[in-house]
Amino acid sequence: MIDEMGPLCCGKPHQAQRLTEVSLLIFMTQGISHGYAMLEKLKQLNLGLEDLNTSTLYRTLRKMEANGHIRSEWESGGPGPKRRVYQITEQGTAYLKQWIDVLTVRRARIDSIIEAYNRLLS
Amino acid sequence: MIDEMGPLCCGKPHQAQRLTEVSLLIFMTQGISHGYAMLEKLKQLNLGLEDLNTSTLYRTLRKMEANGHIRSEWESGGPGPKRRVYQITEQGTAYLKQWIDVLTVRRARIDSIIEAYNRLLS
DNA sequence: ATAGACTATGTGCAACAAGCATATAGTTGT
DNA sequence: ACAACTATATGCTTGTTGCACATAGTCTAT
Repeated sequence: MIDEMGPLCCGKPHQAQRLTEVSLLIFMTQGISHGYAMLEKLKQLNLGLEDLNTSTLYRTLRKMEANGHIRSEWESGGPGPKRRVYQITEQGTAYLKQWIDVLTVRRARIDSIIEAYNRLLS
Repeated sequence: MIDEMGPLCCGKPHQAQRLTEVSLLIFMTQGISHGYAMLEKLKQLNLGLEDLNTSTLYRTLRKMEANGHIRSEWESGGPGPKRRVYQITEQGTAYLKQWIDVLTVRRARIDSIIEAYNRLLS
């Protein structure tokens, strides 16, 4: 029962914490990149995206662009298949800042739950 | 933009972190109680369940029982409408312990994201 | 040349938690 | 009788995520 708990009834882990989105925003502040490269590099960082699947990655990227948080262009030339290269927007930078505040609240909430557990049991 | 960010596109906040379930398990280690009472008391604790709605509460309770983590009985007698009183099971106690481990991992993950943000920006 | 591996992006489907609205019904106070 | 309160529950919808699959260009070894 490693990493994440299964759902209430059956099947596979379900997270829906949107950490992929935040991690990608942080990643993109480091410069322009494309999906496949992110997939590879994110496996090395310890942001919990070691086993991020391609569906989630590409779908999240497309939605982020639809919301104006990132911008993309098809890379002209270069080796291999065409790449859609992404870049964070000003709007995206502001959005990321808000997300960090949300995560701070979320962490505090987890803290108080763990604390309550240790107070009452353990 | 207080508490939680809205979804990527539109509509209302979406969390799906299952903190309700864990909080309820912790709550139930303190003794037998029924749904409505939990709703009232959880508003006072600072576990982030201040505005937990009834649908989520009762549905979660029923699912938790279906999974054997809690057990219920209809309370005989007493004032007001009948109450379904809940009690945590042994299985539920073990499950809660596992959940705390999950939350510890989750917190560490949030930590490393916030840390990465501060390292690269801020 | 061609088969297979690798690079690269994407869609269809299903699972599932959570919110809003609504349903139901007993009890208490005026 | 009527409203307010206590108490539990379901229907519908939204939105994230995972798994499987689709598509297509490029590179390498035989």
